[in-house]
Amino acid sequence: MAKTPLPGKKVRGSDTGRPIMALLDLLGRRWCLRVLWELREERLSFRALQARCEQVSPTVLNRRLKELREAGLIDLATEGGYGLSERGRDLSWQLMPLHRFAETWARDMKAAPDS
Amino acid sequence: MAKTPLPGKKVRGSDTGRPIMALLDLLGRRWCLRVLWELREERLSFRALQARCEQVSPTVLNRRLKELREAGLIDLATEGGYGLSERGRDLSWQLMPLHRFAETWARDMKAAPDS
DNA sequence: TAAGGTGCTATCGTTTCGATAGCATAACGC
DNA sequence: GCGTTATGCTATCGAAACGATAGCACCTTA
Repeated sequence: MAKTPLPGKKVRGSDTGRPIMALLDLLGRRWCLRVLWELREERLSFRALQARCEQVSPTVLNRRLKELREAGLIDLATEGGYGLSERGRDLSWQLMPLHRFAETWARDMKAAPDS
Repeated sequence: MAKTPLPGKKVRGSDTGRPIMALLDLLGRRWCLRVLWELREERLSFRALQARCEQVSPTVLNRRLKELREAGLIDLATEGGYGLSERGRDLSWQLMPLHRFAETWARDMKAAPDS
């Protein structure tokens, strides 16, 4: 299994250890951004999270959750399941503007599909 | 070949057409975030871009570039190669904080690898 | 003790990615 | 003309990641 990209280590696509590269590798894996998005305002159990992500296969979901835990962005509590850590909440806030962007993007694409 | 995720259409992991879902699908593909990152302050030719991305295979790079063009985030000029469109620059600005986050993330991970 | 919840794993077929080689075109110097 | 160097891009094929399904071990609740 592929190793979790962490700052200071070689990651897929960069062996310099630059933090931004580790982050881009981590976030650029399937379902990763989506998981952070779904956890943005509430803790969710494994199965609830799976349901939110259109029944993503547990294999991949568990892999992403493991990576995100190793990256210190989420944690697993005995009560309430998975949720953002303090660090994860920071990141989540940085991603919030994406929602606004997506909305105007959608409007623009509708108005001018090829521009 | 997989279709480019666009707002208003079914995408991988969501068939509601919600713009944010299309965006998360698009950005969550390998090298996509990295490409936007490398183009953040200058236009780059196909091969220059490839070099910046640790010699990513032209197959995938071209696929990502095609998707990003269809999404209206980048464009290709006869002079200067690939660069961010106005919309792409907007998005790029939204992603800038990631760099700062990555740096503090790196410091935290170094101080407390498991927390 | 049976039912339903939890997190998680094994298997295996499909899709995506990655590495290499190469094509078509154009611009230059000679 | 010719050769060199650049451009964007494609074909092929093996490797890696993903996806769908079934099911396990554990706990709580009825």
